[in-house]
Amino acid sequence: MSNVFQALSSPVRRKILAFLSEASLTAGEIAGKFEMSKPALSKHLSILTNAGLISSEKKGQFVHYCLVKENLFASMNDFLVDFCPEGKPLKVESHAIAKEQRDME
Amino acid sequence: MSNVFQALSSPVRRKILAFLSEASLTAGEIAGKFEMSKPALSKHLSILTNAGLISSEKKGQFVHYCLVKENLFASMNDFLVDFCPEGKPLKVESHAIAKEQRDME
DNA sequence: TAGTTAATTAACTATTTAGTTAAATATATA
DNA sequence: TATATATTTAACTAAATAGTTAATTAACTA
Repeated sequence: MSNVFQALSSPVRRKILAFLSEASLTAGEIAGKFEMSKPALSKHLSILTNAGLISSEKKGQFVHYCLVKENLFASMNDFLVDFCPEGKPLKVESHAIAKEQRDME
Repeated sequence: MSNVFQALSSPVRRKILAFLSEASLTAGEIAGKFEMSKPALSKHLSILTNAGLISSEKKGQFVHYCLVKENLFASMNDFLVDFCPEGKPLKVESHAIAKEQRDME
């Protein structure tokens, strides 16, 4: 859990996740989207991997990275659930989480 | 947004939020729950305040802090929504975010 | 085999973060 | 008024973070 929020605290890493939510990419392709060295990106990728938010597969000389969406959602859920009072579960749709929550008060 | 995840990246600060989700507390009461100096706690409180996750009100010599639950949920929602494909909105209940998301794949 | 490309690891540096103690501020009370 | 209490701010230090370049590893290709 701590790993996950630590991983999400970086704008660069959140941007990596956003890219991967659209398509799987190789390490080099990801690095190409940032103005930063490949080793720096590689470190970000390893932090996201340790948090369980992405996974990788080596194909030849390339390493393909993809988002592990279920872990992202499971982590956020595990965290948010503690803020939902008993008998008043989250019951939301799409963009509406915040609004519904506001209406609960 | 970056403020929020930065704020949430600390276990101490997440614990503060958890305490405040049960009841509003003064700065001193919060500090009493941690083995850490009051100035250290004060800094954590100001980080959470800047992120919009808590608010405070001075009553006499005490400062009462409370959770701003709607901002917590709104922030999480704004983030997660980008990972929900169009036409496949989040539609979840209570502990089920992760599971529902898994079933979508 | 030699050379090239993709990616990671190692070694290092600058900056940020998280804590400390001491000082300051503001309110309450004897 | 003087003193005590609650909280924050200031000044500082140790540790963690995020980046750099150079070196290494692994796989492809001429």
